[in-house]
Amino acid sequence: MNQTGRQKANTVWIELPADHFDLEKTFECGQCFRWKKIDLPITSDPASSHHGNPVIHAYGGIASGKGLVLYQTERDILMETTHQDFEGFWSHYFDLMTDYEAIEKRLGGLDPVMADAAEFGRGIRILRQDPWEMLITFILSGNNNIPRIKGTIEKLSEWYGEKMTLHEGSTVSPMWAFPTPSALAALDPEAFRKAGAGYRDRYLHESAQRVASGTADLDAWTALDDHELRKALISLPGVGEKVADCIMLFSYGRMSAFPVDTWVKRMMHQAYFDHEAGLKEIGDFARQHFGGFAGYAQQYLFYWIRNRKMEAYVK
DNA sequence: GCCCAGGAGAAGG
DNA sequence: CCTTCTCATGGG
Repeated sequence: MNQTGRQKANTVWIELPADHFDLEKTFECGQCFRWKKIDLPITSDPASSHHGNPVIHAYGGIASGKGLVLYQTERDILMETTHQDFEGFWSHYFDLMTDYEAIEKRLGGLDPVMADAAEFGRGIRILRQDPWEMLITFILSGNNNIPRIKGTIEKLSEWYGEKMTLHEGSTVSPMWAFPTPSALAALDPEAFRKAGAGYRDRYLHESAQRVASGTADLDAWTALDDHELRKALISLPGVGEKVADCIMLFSYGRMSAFPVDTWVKRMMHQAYFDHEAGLKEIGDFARQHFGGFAGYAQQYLFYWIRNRKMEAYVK
């Protein structure tokens, strides 16, 4: 790895093939809300001249208190981090051990709709995010829209999270880490409402208190099987079937989870049903049809219906 | 003004 | 088990 003069101590450039890792798709497919696109060109960006390939786009963000900037060229993903953080954290966070080509093949063999969706969404990776952050984020998501969810999360982070400088001299600096459980547990419901949480204020307040007090031990819940984990999550105020599925998929890596929201319901109905199917029927069908790959399938379908320019998909 | 947004919870069948 | 109603808030 090249060591340039302005590099921080102990950091290295990590270079990964981009054929199944697309930053824009991964960060904009609805599983996360806090990674931010950095406007190019970044004048002091060593990645631009480092490998000779122009940077297409760059993202910055914070996960579990660790800041990172990633760059995408036509062929590669680049990131500047320590070897220890890459091996011990980011590799797991970006699900780098999983063979997405095999997943695309497996899902694509099931039916032509999924074959198209998986090809269209090629490059999406399912992140393994902090369960606490996902809990708060998806409690907020109920009967809400994505721009407003982002706005509320951003306010909570700015007001109650730790300020961090990600990247000297870039437009992404500064950013704020997601607030800790104890920071949010100290708030009155009214504080959540000021951030735009609306009637979900008491759900956030009570769930934060349960996590901060240890009544709900999100880390220990990794030992539970899928059924027990879902039950534990649903015991928290503001968490129902759909939100529990999101937390299981986006932080606990439970790939049999299949969150059914209004968008996925619409997509599933167009592609797989000839009658008006309820949430439960759609979910049951999807988990049976996609099996252990249901979570990946859900993200391909969600990305498809949110980003593909066409009125409807006809069987 | 109406309708919708990555729904959950409560009430009443 | 099911269905229906309400919840706060901003944008189209």
